[in-house]
Amino acid sequence: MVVYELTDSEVDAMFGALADATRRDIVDRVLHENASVSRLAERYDMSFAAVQKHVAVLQAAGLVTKSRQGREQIVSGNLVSIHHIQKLLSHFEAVWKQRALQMADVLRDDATTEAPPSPTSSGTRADIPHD
Amino acid sequence: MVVYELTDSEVDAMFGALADATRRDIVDRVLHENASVSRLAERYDMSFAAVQKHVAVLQAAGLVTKSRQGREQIVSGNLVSIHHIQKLLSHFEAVWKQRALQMADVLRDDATTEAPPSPTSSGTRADIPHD
DNA sequence: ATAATATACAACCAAATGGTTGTATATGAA
DNA sequence: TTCATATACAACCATTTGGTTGTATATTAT
Repeated sequence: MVVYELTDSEVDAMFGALADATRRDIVDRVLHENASVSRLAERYDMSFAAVQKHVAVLQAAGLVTKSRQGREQIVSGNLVSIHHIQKLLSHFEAVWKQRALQMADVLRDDATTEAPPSPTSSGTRADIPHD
Repeated sequence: MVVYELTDSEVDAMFGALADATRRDIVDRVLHENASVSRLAERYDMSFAAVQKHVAVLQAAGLVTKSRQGREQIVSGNLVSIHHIQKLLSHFEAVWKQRALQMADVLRDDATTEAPPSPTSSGTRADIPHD
């Protein structure tokens, strides 16, 4: 329901996991369709072990899950965590928009001496995103 | 307009920059109101140089900008890039939702032998997010 | 001119990251 | 049992990262 049950280090892990093109591609792939680790590995110009590590990073971040199926490990995408991050960024956006409104209202932006909250359009504060 | 004018390494930089709690906090702060580097540094339990480095990482990722104002460097948040990332994650979400629809349609998910696109609800494909 | 403030930047260090190769284990097929 | 496949995992290496301290430069105040 609420987004902010994530600890800092959990969020660190999520963003960190997405900070690599190979891993983003893996997420994209397994969101489209599940794939075994070796199937994934075929696609990239690096060792199997390297891909294995990437998957491990994604798994540790909770972005994908693995499940045994015969002698393969099937990797699948985890929407929930992706949704979490997206909401977090929505929060950033909301903050910015809120501020843009304030600037339009007050019509000055002196950096250090910026106006305190003083919501002219009161109650519009977009603090924390819920679902 | 279109989101995908970002190179892989640019996206790497953005996610990488957000993969640190201090830096996320800085972004949050400067989205609320601009602040000089030293003003930011006061808030964190680390050296000025460390905070300076964090700001540099954010700047390199395009998430914040700096502008001289007297003897201070004023840091401010950059919405555009944040919007970019958010859209990128929206794309991931869209892919997932699309797939969820397919699963609901086809009612099987054999991992390797998954059904090819075959959009029963044709034209609903949520490929690339535009603005 | 001198001092204080705000920043820049270099050098250094420990730990994490992204890659490699090599070896071991588990499962399925013959 | 034996062989091939899929994965796990350890050891190693170069580079990056997040922090430190120290020094230099630019701007404002006295």
